[in-house]
This record gives sequence, C-alpha cells and structure tokens, in this order.
Amino acid sequence: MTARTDDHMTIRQMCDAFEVTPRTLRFYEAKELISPLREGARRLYTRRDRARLKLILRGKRFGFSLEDIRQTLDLYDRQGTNLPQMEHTFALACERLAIMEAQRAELDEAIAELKTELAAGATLIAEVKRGGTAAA
Amino acid sequence: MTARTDDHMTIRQMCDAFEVTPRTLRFYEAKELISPLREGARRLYTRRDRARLKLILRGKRFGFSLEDIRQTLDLYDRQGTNLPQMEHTFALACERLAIMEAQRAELDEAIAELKTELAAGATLIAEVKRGGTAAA
DNA sequence: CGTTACGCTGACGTTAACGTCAACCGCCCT
DNA sequence: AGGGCGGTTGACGTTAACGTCAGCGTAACG
Repeated sequence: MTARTDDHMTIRQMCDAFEVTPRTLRFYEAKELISPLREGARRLYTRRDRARLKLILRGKRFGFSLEDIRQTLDLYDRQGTNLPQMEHTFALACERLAIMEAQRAELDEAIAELKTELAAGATLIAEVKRGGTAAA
Repeated sequence: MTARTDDHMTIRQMCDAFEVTPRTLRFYEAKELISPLREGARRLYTRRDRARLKLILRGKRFGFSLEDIRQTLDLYDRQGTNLPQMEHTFALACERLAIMEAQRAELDEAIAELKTELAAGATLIAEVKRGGTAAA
C-alpha cells in the first residue's frame, strides 16, 4: 500500500499519477519547472509540484515549449510583494490569454471544417454503398 | 513584380505568403506532406499545395507532429473510389475530431483558470497600489 | 560575356525533449 | 551477508524539425 505520507509523493507515485517517467520529472526539475523537496537524496513532490506538473502537461498538449511554459508557470503561484514584478507578470498573463483565445478561435474553425469534411465523406460512402461503383 | 503565373507560385512566393523558409518547404516535401509540380528543376506550388500547407501550419500550432499531420491531410483531398480505404479515412477523421474537441474542452478550462488568476492578480495589484506595502 | 540572383541537391550541424545505460547508495528481508 | 528494490547522478544516444553551408545550374541583367 504505497501510502502518501502527509502531502508528499515519491517520484514513482508521481509517475503513476501523471503517466510520465522518472526521467521526465528529473528533466523538468533540471529545467527549473518544478522543485521538489529532498528527504536525504530522495525527491518529495508537494501539492505545488503536482499543480505545476499538471499545468506543464497541459501546456505541452497545446503545443507550447517547456521554456514558454516555465515563464508562465509563475503566473499561478505569485509570491509577489514586488509591484513592478507583479505588473509584469500580469501583462504577461494577458498576452498568454490572448494567445489562448486566438488558438481557441482557430481550433473552432478547424473543428468546423473537419465536420464539414466528415459529413461529405459520410454522404459519399453512403452513395457508394448504395449505388456500387457507379458514379453519376 | 513577382507575378503569380496562372495558379502556380514559386518557392519564394510561398515563403513570403506563409512566413516559412525554403528549407521548411523542401523538408515538408521530403516528408511527403506536399508535392509541388516541377518546371525543370524548380518547384511550382499549386492551390492544393497551399491548402495543405495551411493545414500543416495550423496543425503545428495545435501541437501535432508532422507525421500526425501527414496522416490526416488525406482527409481533405479524397481521391477515393476505394470503399474500405474511404471508411478507414472516415474513421480516422472521427478520431481526429474527438481529439480536437477534447482539446477544445481543455483549452476552455485553461482559459477559465487563467482568467480567474488574472482577476485575482488585478485585485491584488489594485490593493497594493492603494494601500502601499501594508497587508491586512 | 561576366556576374548577380534564385533555385536545386546533398551533407552536416543544432535544439528540444526526452530515452537509455552504468555505477552507486540506502534500506528491507531472509 | 547477500540480494533486490527504489532512488540518485552523470553521460551518452535518439528523434523531430528544421538551420546552415558548399557546390552546382541557369536565367536575367548590365
């Protein structure tokens, strides 16, 4: 029974939970995307690490690079007492939002096109099935 | 005046139109994503090539690999008189549609989260600006 | 008729994002 | 004491998606 002591998870528990390899987690750590605690040499992943990893994997699915993702991760856990820093972060987030909304618009368009194509395909298949190989 | 003879475009015209490099176009050709005509040795890109390139670039923005894209490009220009082939293509398109709709759902979620985060950030910035460094 | 510009074909280099492998450590079990 | 498991650190390999460079052809320009 691989229990989850307190709030921390081992690397293997993380791998099972997120379907990634240990190598991937260590790689992300090397790239400073996550920064788990240490119990001796072992890594211990906290709630924060899990939240970040979730965002990382999501970002990847949207086609962002790890570097892109790294820069936007800070948007989600502000530690800022620093005003100019906060404003910069805010501006960055706005840009990011604009990008994602544009992406959404394009995605909708692509989906619509594909649906059209699908409908045409279905019709065509039905015709072929009914009329054999004969074309009008 | 780089005219566009008939319907064909040179590689440079393509590059200017789509903001890609010649290398990229030749690379896509090597990967059999596009197949321009030849005038001697020179490549001539047709309307079909342009349509495909548009889909390719769009696919990339959604995070698909070129190989993924290559397989789905055939969905858009069917030449099928072959029924089993058509049905296979159809099935593939359905899967693709499901993936894209899932992606849209996730994108919507991500956008919502980011907006929440943005609102919180805006509030925080406003407070800091009003109250100085003092926290409640 | 030289040369400048565009295009073509290899061939090798590069970057991101990991995979793989070796060697090592600490812990638990028998 | 030995063995296995889980974890760690390098170090090198790999794949995708191009970039870059050399060498060649040819069409147009002055």
